[in-house]
Amino acid sequence: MKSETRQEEIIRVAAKLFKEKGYSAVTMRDLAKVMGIKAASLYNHIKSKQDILKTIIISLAEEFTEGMQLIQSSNDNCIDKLNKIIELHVKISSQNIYGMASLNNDWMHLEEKLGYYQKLRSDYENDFRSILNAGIASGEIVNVKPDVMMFSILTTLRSLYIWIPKKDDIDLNDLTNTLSHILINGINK
Amino acid sequence: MKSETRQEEIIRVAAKLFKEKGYSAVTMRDLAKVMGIKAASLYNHIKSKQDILKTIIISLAEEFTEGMQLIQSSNDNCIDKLNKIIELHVKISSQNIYGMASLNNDWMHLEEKLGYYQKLRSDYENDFRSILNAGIASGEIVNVKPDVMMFSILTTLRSLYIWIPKKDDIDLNDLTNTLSHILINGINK
DNA sequence: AAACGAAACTAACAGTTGTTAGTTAACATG
DNA sequence: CATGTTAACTAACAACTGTTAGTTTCGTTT
Repeated sequence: MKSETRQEEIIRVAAKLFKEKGYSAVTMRDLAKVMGIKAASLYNHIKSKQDILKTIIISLAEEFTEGMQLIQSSNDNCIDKLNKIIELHVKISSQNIYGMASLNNDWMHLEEKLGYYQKLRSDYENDFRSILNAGIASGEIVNVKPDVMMFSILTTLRSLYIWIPKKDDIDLNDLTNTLSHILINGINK
Repeated sequence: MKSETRQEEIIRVAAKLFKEKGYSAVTMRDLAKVMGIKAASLYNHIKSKQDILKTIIISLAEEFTEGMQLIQSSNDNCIDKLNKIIELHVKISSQNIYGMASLNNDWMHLEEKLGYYQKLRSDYENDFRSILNAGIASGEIVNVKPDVMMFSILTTLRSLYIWIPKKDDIDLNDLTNTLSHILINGINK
């Protein structure tokens, strides 16, 4: 278990603050105060405020991209792929509660890396869409507006970072299974 | 059709900017520039930046509260109530695309009205939860973790403001029906 | 014509913003 | 012991923040 560098600590604390108030509302002096140092001292470890945000968001986005590539290139059927996507989101979200808030809410402040982020996101959504379309074609899932299906499922998964922390002592396997059931079979008896 | 006051116009434009960049990242000079006037002139029409946010969020939150009260006091069964909730969200969200972004992302900057907003929101969620619990008790819907069910449905509905504008020429009745089908019956064939 | 109100303006404020430069103290390495 | 590195510090910057005060412009009402 190699311990956290000071830089990693700053980024972790920043992500927490970004989640609570949003990127723009967090000042370098806020961040410094929580770290117990002066704002100027932060710059011994990080390049800029921008760069903290970039690090948080891009690393997460790439993690999702890699996970999706693995899933899509497998030989699973549609439902199994969807279950793996749910599992992927539960895993990454539960391990990056704070970072997920920036990914969802502060991506528009990325500046130079904005285009790259947007490409990753649209690639991800295209992969998702093609899984659904394959499922419709094979008769595995119902044929009703894949766009709405994707919006509904993906929105739920993207918001896990809000919901997970509200439940303490949550079992992640349990959550994955429950989500899988609800998202795929609905709530009707 | 009574036309918009200058104050209402400012609030509408502000909501649009808040959606694009978030409340904290929008300056009064940004807002003034879009309005075609100087920042100081805004104060002939509005009290403060804070007050713009408060107006946007509280009026929307109250609209949801009123809608929910009507639904909950009806004699409908659980599924019908859920369908009315879906309809409520589609209606309010489609009519307040920009304001919904503030409601979802900038409520933490409300300051004095924060407590009131949080009360409205938790009342709304409690009503939602009790509808689900009644549905489980009566055997209308499946008995799997109402909290996860609520999270999934409510998250999807709360994010409609992101998704609706991406689709032009969308039929709102159509959307309501499709959402109802997907959220209640799932996607499994 | 005179007075009024609405809505714009200019100028300025006090505080905050991200960031840089230069310095110092503690500690590890030669 | 001397040296170098790390990570903190103080001081300062230029730009930007929300907001106020006081003034001007102009169409409407008396």
